[in-house]
Amino acid sequence: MLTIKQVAERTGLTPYTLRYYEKIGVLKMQQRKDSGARVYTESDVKLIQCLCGLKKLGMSLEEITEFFRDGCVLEKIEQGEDISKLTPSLKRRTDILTKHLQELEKKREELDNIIFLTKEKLVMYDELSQNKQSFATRARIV
Amino acid sequence: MLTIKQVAERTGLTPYTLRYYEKIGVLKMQQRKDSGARVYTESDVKLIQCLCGLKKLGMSLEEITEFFRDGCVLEKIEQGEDISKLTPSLKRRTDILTKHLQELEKKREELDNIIFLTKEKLVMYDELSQNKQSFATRARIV
DNA sequence: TTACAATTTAGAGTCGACTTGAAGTCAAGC
DNA sequence: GCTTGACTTCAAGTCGACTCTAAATTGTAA
Repeated sequence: MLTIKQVAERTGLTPYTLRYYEKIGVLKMQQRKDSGARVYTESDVKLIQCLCGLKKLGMSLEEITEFFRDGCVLEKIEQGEDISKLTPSLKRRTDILTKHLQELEKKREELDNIIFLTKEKLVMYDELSQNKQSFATRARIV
Repeated sequence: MLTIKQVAERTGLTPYTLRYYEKIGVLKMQQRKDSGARVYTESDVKLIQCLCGLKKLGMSLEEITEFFRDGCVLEKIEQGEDISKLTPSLKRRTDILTKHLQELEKKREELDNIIFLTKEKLVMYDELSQNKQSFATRARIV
């Protein structure tokens, strides 16, 4: 049983961020102390660490919310739940990851093109400053 | 001599955006009609089109402001200014582009890594849903 | 002449993902 | 009993890049 500060330290997030994630529905903590203070389990920490992993994959909090809609799958397996029962959850997650992967690969293509265009522009300015001022070059420079 | 609306049409920006760019100092238009309305030249349009090109390269408005600090180089060449006098301007621009290119290539490396990690995660969920639940796999799944 | 379109300005609103501030509650130590 | 520190909530502020609103002014056509 951990406090918000301990979870923040373990995950590299701040308590502010953890509360914010709960507010927008990415995390849904149910347990509270009598005082109202949040109580976290080791499962929660694992889930939050996975969340951080997904963030590093460039997923938005909206995508991540959808990804974790049905909570911590590993916890359910450990509690003896049959994997066949979890198949829909797992399928949804692979679907989200697949879709995200496609977006990433599209982004890479765009980035490759941008890099090509930047190099092209660089060549133009280089040529101009070396006085090789062909019309073709000058026409595209401002 | 063009109006803001005409320039917006030619460049694909909106009049709002053009005024905004002027407000934050990316563009510095000096000419005005007696009524106070902005007046744009063909040179201005070329510069704004180049600005849009730099945006497509992923440059921030801050970087672009610095890039265009000394206005329209082509215009100066057309007005007969010696290229040797423009060398500092051109060098500054190639420097900015080179720095930007380095950032882009770093971004591509990061993206490649993210794609690799996403594929890895995808494999883990796939294996789990196919019931090949090795400990190594389960340990990294939530 | 009056209506309408296009422009101007300052300032506010939008997005996502936090980040912080203010004010209040609660448990532990002196 | 009182202070300190950690927690709570709600609301507001931040960032970059727009996007829009409102109110005023100018230019043009019927």
